Amino acid sequence: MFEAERSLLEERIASICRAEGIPFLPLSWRPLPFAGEWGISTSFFQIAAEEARAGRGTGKPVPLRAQELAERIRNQLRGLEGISRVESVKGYLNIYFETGRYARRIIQTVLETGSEFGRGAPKGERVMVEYAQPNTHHSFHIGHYRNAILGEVLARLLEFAGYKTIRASYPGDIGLGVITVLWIYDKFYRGQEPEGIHERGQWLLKLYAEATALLEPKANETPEQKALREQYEAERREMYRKWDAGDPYVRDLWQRTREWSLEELRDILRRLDIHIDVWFFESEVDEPAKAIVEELVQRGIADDERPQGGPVIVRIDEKLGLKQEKYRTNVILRSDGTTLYLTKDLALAKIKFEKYGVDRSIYVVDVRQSLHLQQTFAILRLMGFPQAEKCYHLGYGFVSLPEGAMSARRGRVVLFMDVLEEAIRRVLAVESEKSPEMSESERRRVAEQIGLGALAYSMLAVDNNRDIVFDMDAALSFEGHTGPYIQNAHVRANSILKKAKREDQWLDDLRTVSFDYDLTEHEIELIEQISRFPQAVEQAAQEYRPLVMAAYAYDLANAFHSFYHAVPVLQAEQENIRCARLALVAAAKQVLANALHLLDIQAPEAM
RNA sequence: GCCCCCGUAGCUCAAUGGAUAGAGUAAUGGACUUCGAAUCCAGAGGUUGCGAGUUCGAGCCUCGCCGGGGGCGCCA
Repeated sequence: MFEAERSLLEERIASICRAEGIPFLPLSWRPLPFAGEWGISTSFFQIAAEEARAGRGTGKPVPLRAQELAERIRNQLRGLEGISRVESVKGYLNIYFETGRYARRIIQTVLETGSEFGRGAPKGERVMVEYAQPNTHHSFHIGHYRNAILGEVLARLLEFAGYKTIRASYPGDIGLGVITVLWIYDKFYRGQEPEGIHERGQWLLKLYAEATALLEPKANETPEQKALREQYEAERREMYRKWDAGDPYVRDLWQRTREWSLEELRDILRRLDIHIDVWFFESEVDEPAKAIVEELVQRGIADDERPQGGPVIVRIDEKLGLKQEKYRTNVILRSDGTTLYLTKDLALAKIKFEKYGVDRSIYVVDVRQSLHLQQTFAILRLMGFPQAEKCYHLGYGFVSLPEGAMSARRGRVVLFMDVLEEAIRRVLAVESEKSPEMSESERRRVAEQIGLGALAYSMLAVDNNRDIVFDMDAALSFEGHTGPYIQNAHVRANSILKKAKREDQWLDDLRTVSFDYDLTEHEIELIEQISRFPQAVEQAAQEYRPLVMAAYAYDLANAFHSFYHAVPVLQAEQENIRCARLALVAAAKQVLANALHLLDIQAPEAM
């Protein structure tokens, strides 16, 4: 927020160094680490170390010399506008802001720019985020949810940081798993169709688990059982063959049941406020994938072993000229002529680059697929796509259950809708005692916002690369380091403002608000947190880490809650202080809302 | 055999190479006649898995161990 001041300061220090014959290195600035005091600091260890290396040192230990330098600089930094004091401590140069002046600037900027506060300058790059890739003919479970919320928040962060952002979903709508469901449906459940979007989607998952049980070899099975199982297996293979050949009956069955899953997916995404721009389907990239195989063979990138009855492969390390194995060798076309996951991803990448003009491509995919994606990117490099350098796999740890990994095959999954229902139930139990005056429909609406807030935050507050063992009580906690904690700060801010508005039109007085009184440390802490928002946005986007924003939002809420308890606003005795604090509360509410929005968490007015 | 991730307070997790490693939670004590207690305040809780190295400075970088998880040519 204060880049201009910072670079001005840095220039002053650079010129002092020049005048004194001290080597100058670019300084790194950080916020003061002291609570309740606002300013920035830098250190002189690097310059002192540089002096020593260059043989121009004083022979003193680096820390001592750094302190000496800090003192010398401090002594010459006089008459800085907007700076209340400068101190040198342990090699650090601490610069304290004149709080009144900066507070006013921050608060006014926030109130004038509103929901735009923190938005980065346009970056001139088009980025596509691919996430929400559940398979059809299954049901959306809590692992899919982590993927969806992570991808969505990343997309929001990138967009807000200034990238042109395209959201892409890539459902797996074909494959052996899908065919398995078609087979059992056609064999035992033909014509049946449960009522309700989610009931239907979840029913397909049940069919899948049931089919898997029928098709799996069992220990000590009788000859009759074995024969039956093999017959089922033959039927399933036949169904896949028919699908591949475009058999109208199978295709129609596929289309219909596929739509059940997609309807459920669309409904869940709608509830999560996720709006996908581009839908890719695995079934649609099958043909382009086959074309790519031929292209790679033609260009000598792939080795064709079909004449020997084998597959088409790419010896990636060899083609890249690597001596150590890294990407290994991969099959891109089965010996029966069908494509694989990797092949389809190549085709999809080509479409992203060529049809959608994507400069930067992010894949939000389970970390277990890391090697496959690295192989994909490597082959894209071999193919000569410059964007391959800007393909990035945002891998995340998978979500498991206390009893072990989730398994669709065994039907051992935690469904997202079940968690959401439980979340709402729990919030309602709290709400009915906290907000008895709220209407029934309003209460239900807010309960969903709070429940989803808790769930989203529990996913986002853990770094991407960590696995999560899903624990219902932890995920749906409403106290402490949680989503509702942040939402509650927003609600409390709103509550003060609502009361204030009845009494006067403080908004009109905004231009005359000033912070020229003695601010409490709680106010300073809150203002400082507010001022950090733009940088948090930038950092989270650059590092592709929603966690950075999640942590920021908590810190901001924490500063607000403390302020709220310690500092009277409406009860402030002096009119000018009351006005300033109201403006501060309004700004805090705005930034809380902005941060929550980036986290795909609703900011309710009451809860 | 090779590669990737993780190891920090009892538990769950933070910490752009920088000042005294921080939160939540559990346990303890305190604050509702007050702008909403889904909150706040206080104390307690640590050999950052082990050992070297680089650096003025390492939880963070490098190497080696130990422990846990994941991946490795016709699954996705």
